[in-house]
Amino acid sequence: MGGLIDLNTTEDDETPSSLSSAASSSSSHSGVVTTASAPSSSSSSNAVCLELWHACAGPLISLPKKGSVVVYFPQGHMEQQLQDFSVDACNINFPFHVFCRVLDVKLHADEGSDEVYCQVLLVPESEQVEQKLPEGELDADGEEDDADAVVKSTTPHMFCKTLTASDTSTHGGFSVPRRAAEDCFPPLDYSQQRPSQELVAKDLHGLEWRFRHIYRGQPRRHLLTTGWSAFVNKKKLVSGDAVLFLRGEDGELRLGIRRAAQLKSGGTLPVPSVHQLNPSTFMDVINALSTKCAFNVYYNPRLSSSGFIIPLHKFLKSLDHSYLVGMRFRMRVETDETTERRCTGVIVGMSDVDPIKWPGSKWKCLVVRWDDIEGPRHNRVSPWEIEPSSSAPSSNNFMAASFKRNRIGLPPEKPEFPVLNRIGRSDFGESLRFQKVLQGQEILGVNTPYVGINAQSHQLSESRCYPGSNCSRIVAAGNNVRIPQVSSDMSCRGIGFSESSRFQVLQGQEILPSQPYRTLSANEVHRNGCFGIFGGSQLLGSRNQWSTQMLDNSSHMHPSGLVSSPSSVLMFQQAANPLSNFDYGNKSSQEMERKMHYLGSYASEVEGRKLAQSPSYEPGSRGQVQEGTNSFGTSNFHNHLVAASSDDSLLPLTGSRELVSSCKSSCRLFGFSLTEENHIPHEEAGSSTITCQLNSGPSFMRQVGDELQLGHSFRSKVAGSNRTKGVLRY
Amino acid sequence: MGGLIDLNTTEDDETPSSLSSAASSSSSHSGVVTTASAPSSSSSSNAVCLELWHACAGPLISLPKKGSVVVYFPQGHMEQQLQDFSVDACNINFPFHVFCRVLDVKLHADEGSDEVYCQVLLVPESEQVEQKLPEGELDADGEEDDADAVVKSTTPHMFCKTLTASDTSTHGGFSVPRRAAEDCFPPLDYSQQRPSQELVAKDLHGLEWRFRHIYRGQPRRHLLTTGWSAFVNKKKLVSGDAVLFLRGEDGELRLGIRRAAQLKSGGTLPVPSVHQLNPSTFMDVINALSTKCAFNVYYNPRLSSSGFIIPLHKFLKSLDHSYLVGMRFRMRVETDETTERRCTGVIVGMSDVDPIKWPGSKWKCLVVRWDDIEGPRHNRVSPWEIEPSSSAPSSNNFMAASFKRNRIGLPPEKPEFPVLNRIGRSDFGESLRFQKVLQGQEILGVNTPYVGINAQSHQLSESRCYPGSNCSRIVAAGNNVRIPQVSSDMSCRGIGFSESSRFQVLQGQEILPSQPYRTLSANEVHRNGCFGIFGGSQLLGSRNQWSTQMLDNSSHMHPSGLVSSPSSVLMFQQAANPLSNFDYGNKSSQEMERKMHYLGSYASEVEGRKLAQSPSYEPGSRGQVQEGTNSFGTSNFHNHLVAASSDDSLLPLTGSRELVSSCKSSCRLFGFSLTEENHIPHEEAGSSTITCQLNSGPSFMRQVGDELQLGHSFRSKVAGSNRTKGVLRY
DNA sequence: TTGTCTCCCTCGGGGAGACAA
DNA sequence: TTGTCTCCCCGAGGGAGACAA
Repeated sequence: MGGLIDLNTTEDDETPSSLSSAASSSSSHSGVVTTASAPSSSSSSNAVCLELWHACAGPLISLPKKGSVVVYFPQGHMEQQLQDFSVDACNINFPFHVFCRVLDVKLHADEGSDEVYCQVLLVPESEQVEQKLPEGELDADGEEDDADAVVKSTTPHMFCKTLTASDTSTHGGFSVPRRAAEDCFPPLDYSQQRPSQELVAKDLHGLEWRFRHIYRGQPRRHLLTTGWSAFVNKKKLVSGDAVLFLRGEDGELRLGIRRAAQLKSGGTLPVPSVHQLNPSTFMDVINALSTKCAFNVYYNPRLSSSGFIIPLHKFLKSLDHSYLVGMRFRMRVETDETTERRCTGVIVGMSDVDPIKWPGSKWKCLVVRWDDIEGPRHNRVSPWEIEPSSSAPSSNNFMAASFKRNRIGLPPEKPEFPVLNRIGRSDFGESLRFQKVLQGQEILGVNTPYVGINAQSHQLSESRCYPGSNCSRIVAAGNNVRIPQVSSDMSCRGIGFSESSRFQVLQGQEILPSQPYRTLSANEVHRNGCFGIFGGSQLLGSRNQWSTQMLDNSSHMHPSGLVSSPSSVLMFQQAANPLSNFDYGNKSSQEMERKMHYLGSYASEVEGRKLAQSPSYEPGSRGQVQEGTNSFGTSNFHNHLVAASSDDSLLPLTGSRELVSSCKSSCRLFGFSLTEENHIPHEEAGSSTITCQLNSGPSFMRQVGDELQLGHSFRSKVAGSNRTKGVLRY
Repeated sequence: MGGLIDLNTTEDDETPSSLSSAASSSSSHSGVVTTASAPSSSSSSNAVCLELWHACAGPLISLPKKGSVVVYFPQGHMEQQLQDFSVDACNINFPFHVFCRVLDVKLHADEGSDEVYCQVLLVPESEQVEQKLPEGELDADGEEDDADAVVKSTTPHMFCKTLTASDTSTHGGFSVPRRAAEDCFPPLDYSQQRPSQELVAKDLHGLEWRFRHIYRGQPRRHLLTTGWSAFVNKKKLVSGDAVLFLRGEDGELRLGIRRAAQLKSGGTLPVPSVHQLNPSTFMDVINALSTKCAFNVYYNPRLSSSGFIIPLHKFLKSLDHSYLVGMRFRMRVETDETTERRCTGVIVGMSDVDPIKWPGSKWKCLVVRWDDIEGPRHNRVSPWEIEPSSSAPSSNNFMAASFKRNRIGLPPEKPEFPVLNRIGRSDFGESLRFQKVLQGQEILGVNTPYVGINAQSHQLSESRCYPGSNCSRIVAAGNNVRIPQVSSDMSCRGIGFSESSRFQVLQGQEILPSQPYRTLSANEVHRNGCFGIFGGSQLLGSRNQWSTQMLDNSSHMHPSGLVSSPSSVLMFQQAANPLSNFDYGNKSSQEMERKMHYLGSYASEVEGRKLAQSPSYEPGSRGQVQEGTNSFGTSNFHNHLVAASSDDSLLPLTGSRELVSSCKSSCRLFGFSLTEENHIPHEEAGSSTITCQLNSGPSFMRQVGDELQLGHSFRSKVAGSNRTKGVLRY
């Protein structure tokens, strides 16, 4: 047998014997980083080996690409890291999702647990995201991202073994699978009686661990003996956890851990406690969102089975689909063996995860039942997590329809009516690009699953949708769409549509099968309503003819007599006719009143805090708050909502209303003049920062809020697939 | 040998075997608390056994008595717990010391280290502390406080042993001193071959520890064997640490730890990190001081060799003495064996610990040299920590004089001149009580050691003291004395007085021995100036004759020609003649200007933050800040300072000055009307909440600030003496 | 091929008296 | 009286092949 190797001391209370040389960043060791795209902060001790990190993170992580646009879900963030914080306490209406640009991604590993997590520096996107994207970027986003490619291209010799009871027992060491040993470890001199060598492997933190690698036993096998139990003890490994050896191209051995999926509750934190969200930091996030400042988000891509940061394309893709009760779907899940597996299931309900705090959010709004009992533990998914099966939905009383966005279904034809278009492009040569975008808009009043869902539970007794019923949410889609949103208090009602719903039929092509029926031209909606035409005073000043056009048009477009569009257009009418009398229901108006008050509070909190520091917020002074920061558009929405209602029951808004009605000469709300014509944005639609200032009823707003920011429907590959293709698993 | 006892498991990674029954507060265990004055929050798990706590805390702790008045030193607090925080960053002038009422005292022990610490709930005293104190309270304060008495009266059988190498070795147990075992442990059946029993002792947290107590060996001795090493490991005891056994009257055994005096640097924190001061909490403290709200202070009475909370009497007593370079003193220190010892030394210098952040503070201003090489490590003490020896100071070029306050030296004679006394008492029947207080005032311009000290280094070239030289500090003595204070930038100059100093002779009776010379009648000063007569508009409106009286009087009172009083009175003159031209030195005035600006900043920060939330703070709007919160009196001081100076070089104060001079009708500064006569307090001096609004030069102010709150000179016993008298030590 | 078992051996450390300060 | 030492013994656990899945 070879010379006795210098192994770890038996004193297992010590750090690895090589601690002195390995305390800092991995990149500080020569020849360690094998990929060019190592984390940027090489000076930080938190920087970890990129490929090792990815190997530990597993195949299903969704690591946003630097520079890409993602969708950030504050609700999911809170849910994972801030369970016990009451969002109600702060009277703030959070956006459901925010489009953000990824400024930076840093990979970390928790010092204590070796759990990988990442730090994503996000900055809210202030412009219309899709239009800003260079041609093709969206498609590129759909591709495997570059980091993955790098990892894949350099995928080293690597293996991952889930620890057995013997591996973690106090007696004996770690049994190395033969192929793994041969693949990853330096070859032994098999001529010897008991060939052995010392292995040195660095963990995520760069700490070196030394093991005696011996080939012995009858039959022969590879074992790690001395040093192994120290590692197990130090890392607190138990059987079921997995270790991961990785040999870089330089021959450097690296060593990672994938802990067994600990039951989330009571388990380790998703991120180290220092980076755990707390009310204060969450307020900072909210603050950053409102001021469009960059903010850091930490999360564990492994534990976050439903990441709250998802690629834009994934989100947009989810908008392509209708998600209906009874619909079958597939979803990729990480199994215990860390191999990816496809689970299938059926949507059995749709409801708010948190009807109190986040009414109307899409976050995990789908209640699902898995086909396999071994399926994921959770029975809630977000739409973007699943892929609807092409098969017909399981038998229902009602046929669930999948209203696919149709790339070719919408010829870039001329609008059927002249559009008072002061902002939108008139260049129809750009229709192809437009169409892409408009395919999202196309859903307006038509293709929103949530409309259908909501309709199930909305207790409407007449053909009008009561706008005040639950009109409170502001949706900041890319910080650009500013709209109230229905806060649905529905719960899962199982399968079956209420007869009062007038949206159901609109939900799929199965009912209007393969008929690219002339829906409300998304182009028109887009260019007229959603990209700036209703800016500021125009809404108040000039009564444009748009609403009636919409009404007529959509009525026309739905010859089936389905009332979704009329309902939507009704809202539009309210919006465009802000001073028209609208018949508020009693209870509804009261609630609306309250919620509109919230809007004011929110605006004052966010903006006032940052800009004016004015503790007492008077409606009449709102206009003096600095311009250009109406990130969530509360101001304009507020404006219009106020303007839209002549109902005197809106007492808390009296000030605002008076403002609107009386301060005609110089009143401003959050920097937007209510009276000056020249403040109407004249930019073209694509770059307008004031978009979709429509005011309408909740149902419509719901639609707009959720669906306005639609991209074209590409079939993106799911991020992160095949990431650990080179990993042998045992 | 008796039945085998059920000892701890060998698994020393476990908590004590009785963990289940001992997780919470000690008072939740039946019959544990033996004293009536157990910590109030018995529900808190932090409540610990009072006597055990005291035993662990050692003999020299200074635990403030609930309800008593103490002096709180923010500087000391920061120094101990917030070393790395730059106080400069916040542009705040902290008070050097604040008189506070102790609302509550809670005893705690750190979960991790068992280190004792206490939580003191303080509320700044808003009134003239001494006058508020009931007759005799000060004396009572000087007595051993009640808690001590309780502990003493119930002092149980107790012993404390410093652990030897054998005690902490892995081989064998703990050798119990014979007397200790016989005194504290239940008797053994010595008829047996190897008598043994199981001992159960609760630690500070109420956790039970089980030990096998055996009497064996040749010669026989008492040993703790099984269970002992688990305890050592769990508590991370090393030889040098001490354990402490205590048998209560109910026979309950308790077990405490006194760790070896860890070198403060790099050692454990003085309090658990959760209670460690941080910039934020320190700002909370400052905030509480300014708003007179109660605030919690945590400190370790063992580690705090120089406590930043000291009893009032101790502080006042320190004012009785003059502390001069060369003076010998004694100080009680806790030796390694935790027995108290008296160290002697000599004052070798006086200088600011931190001339940048805390210029002029008394905190550890004395640089000392210890007689014994084994003396305390630190070479700085605060005046109140030491007792000047009665012996003459060691040989100097100059004789250091101790100007003892003379209880009987000041007959309560009638003032020599009619006093414009609208507030002060005219009842000279109360002179005795007055005299007590006035003995503090007596020091005005005469007996302030710091004046003498400062004078050593003040480079005065003419007989006038430049008020701008270092006039910046606000001293909040009991939150009531509002005065600037000389911030001395002197450093230790060794022994010897500058010839330019005109204070030196005033420093002691040795030079003017036993001559109760007619100093400025403190009564007069008191009743005229210091207890409210200069409130608000009076200063501005009516040019009172006080200043000249003072000048004349003090000149007259010091026939020796010593210029201290003239100097002081000079300041007075500036104050009382606010519009008179004063000859500012160039550099001095600039510095004064800057510092006065700080005063403004401070006022605006503290008050503005709390009340107005106004980010931009305009001088002209200061008056609108809410009334009644001028805790540190910055406003009035500021006022008067402004009013006192007609020098146009005070540019930053232009606004205020204009305010003062022009807004005669309704201007207020921090709630104090500058113009309305009826806002002058008419209460009698003793209860006035607005005291000493004199404006004067820095030297005088310094005196007033440091010395105004003087009580009579009693000889108080040092708190906490003999606390562990009943403890056997080995 | 590799998970588990059992055997063997080492070593740390608890417990005892010896011995000496 | 008590601190330290050495001896003894036990149990944890590392390391080996046996054996079987």
